[in-house]
Amino acid sequence: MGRKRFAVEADRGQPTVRTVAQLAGVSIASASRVLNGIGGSAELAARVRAAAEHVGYVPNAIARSLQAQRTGLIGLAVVDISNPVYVLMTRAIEAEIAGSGRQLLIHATGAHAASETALLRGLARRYVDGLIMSVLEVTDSHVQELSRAAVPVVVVGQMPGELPVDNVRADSLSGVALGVEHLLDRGRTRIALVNGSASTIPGSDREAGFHMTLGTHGLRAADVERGDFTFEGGREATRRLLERTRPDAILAANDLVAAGALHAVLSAGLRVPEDVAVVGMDNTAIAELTFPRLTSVDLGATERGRLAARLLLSRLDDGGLPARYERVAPALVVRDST
Amino acid sequence: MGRKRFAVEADRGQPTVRTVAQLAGVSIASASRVLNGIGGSAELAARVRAAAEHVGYVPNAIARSLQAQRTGLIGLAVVDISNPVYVLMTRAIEAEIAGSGRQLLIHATGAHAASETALLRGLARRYVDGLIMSVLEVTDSHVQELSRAAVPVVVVGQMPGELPVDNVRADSLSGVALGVEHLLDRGRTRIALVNGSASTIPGSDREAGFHMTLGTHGLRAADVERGDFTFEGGREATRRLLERTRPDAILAANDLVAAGALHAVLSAGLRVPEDVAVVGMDNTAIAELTFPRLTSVDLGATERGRLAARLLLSRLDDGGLPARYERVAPALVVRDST
DNA sequence: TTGTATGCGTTATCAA
DNA sequence: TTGATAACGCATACAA
Repeated sequence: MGRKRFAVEADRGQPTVRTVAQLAGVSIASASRVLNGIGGSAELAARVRAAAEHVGYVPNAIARSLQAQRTGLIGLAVVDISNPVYVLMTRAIEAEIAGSGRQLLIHATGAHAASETALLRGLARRYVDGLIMSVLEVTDSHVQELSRAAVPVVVVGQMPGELPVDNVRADSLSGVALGVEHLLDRGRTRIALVNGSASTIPGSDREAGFHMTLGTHGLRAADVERGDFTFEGGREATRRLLERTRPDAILAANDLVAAGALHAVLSAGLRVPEDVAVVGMDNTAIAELTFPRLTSVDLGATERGRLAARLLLSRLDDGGLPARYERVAPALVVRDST
Repeated sequence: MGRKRFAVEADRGQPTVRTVAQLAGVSIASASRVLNGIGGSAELAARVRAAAEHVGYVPNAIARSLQAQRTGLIGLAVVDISNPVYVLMTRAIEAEIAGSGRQLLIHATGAHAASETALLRGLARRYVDGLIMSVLEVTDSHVQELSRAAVPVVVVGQMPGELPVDNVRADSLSGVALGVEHLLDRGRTRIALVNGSASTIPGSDREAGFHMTLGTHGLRAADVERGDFTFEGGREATRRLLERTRPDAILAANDLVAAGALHAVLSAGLRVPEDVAVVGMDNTAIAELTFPRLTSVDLGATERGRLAARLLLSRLDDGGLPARYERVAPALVVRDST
């Protein structure tokens, strides 16, 4: 390759401690010390600082990280960047991380397991000191990569089995129960579920919780329709559902789906909440934004983010901790759609 | 053989190429070559691979980056993670970046100039090969940091003066004109502007374009109210506006603000679009999500993202390129709110 | 093909 | 206090 070319371009290249040291007429050790604010006589320090300023010295973080064996960076791998629930989680994580003097980097994986495992293999090769992964479903390849990850990982979401990995999860079942019981309180009896994909863990949990809660009250589901966890998915699923059923309430898998359901219901000329009540989940900004505003089950995204960050930070301090599992309780936020 | 010896050496810290080489009984150079898929006899390669597998070798990306003088990472600094317009931009950038075999890392700066310059000083110290910055307003400290950034930076958004930095910007003035003229076509004459902060460049541009376009058609603004660029800001600003004016159309600074305006208008018992037409800007997912759906001026967020990524990638190939300035044309997307 | 030795930029460890 | 030198883990000219 071009070592020679490198030398030629050296003028253009970024200045290093070596550059600064030579200009100041001191050793690189002294230059480094001054630049890090430790030691150095006043006169020498002044010379070094002047030299650094003169050449526009900027420390090379990569080299520093190699030496320090840490980067001061925390990674956050998030599935669906378009779902506002991750905004809540990110804000909470960011706040917690910032307090530790580290920086947060977000990586959108795009819901493909391949992309996520690639991230685990790639990013977690010590570019970051730790990783928070928010996943839809943990696959075998996830597990395999997690077990050999070079840095601590905290998983936000359900995991299969008892992996020795810090984990924070929502309580979908209780959340769904909260939503259903609120609708029952409002006198609704023909309650339908508009779910996301039932093949995901959140999806199957919601569906199980839905049937379970209704069963507890001696009722049956008015209907169930599935799409994905997006606005369009919710709207189309609700359209299909309305073609065959006329429920008096709809529980949606999340706020995006609920917004889609709302759209379909209103487009069908029905009134919300008079004809059909709608309940969302996640209590995101979307819930405030629709008209009428959405009653939504808060699954604790903010709290999950805060906990995940704390788990990671504590593990960075002490890698010998046992794996911890946290479950966050849901809460109902009543607005205008019920 | 000497397995015990190697096992003893292996169990302290993560395995390195040295660990693998010793276990395979080859030089670290040979191990490195095999691990990178270049050269090596079949027999030697097999031994190295087996050793790597056995110790669970994971290459240290930091060390590799230091040697290679590149990380393969592109940074994206985004102001407001809760504004869906950045989802559009991020997706476009991500797609373009992925094609170059690099990874995209997002950093939320939180609209504070201090945080952004800290990012420039910190992150751009070579943790990333290049940086795309989407800013609300470029300050002097931005300029200063930009000029000494260690890696190429592309700025998305308006910049003061003619900095030697690649830049992609929207055409707010034309965009506002598009929106206003659409409302005029719909027969509206009492048009109000619900703006974000007028002290930001996008804000002042929108306001200037608004008055200019109306003036061109011999009209005057029905009213102007300002908040910030959020949903709540839009809703509250519109409430204040409706207390003193009764416009027949509202142009909002972006889709979030438009959703807020929609909320305020509907809450006041007015019909949209019959009584008041509403136009948003950015053409984000929000525009599909409200009821009625929002007519919105597409300021080309996707195209801006794509262009920004291309500018950056081309500069990574050839750092000697002159600074380029791109301006993306707006387009109107008509939906149900007009 | 394989091994040796060097450098990437930094900080830490020693002597002086 | 200061300076020479050794790592950190990797990749690669160069020699064998």
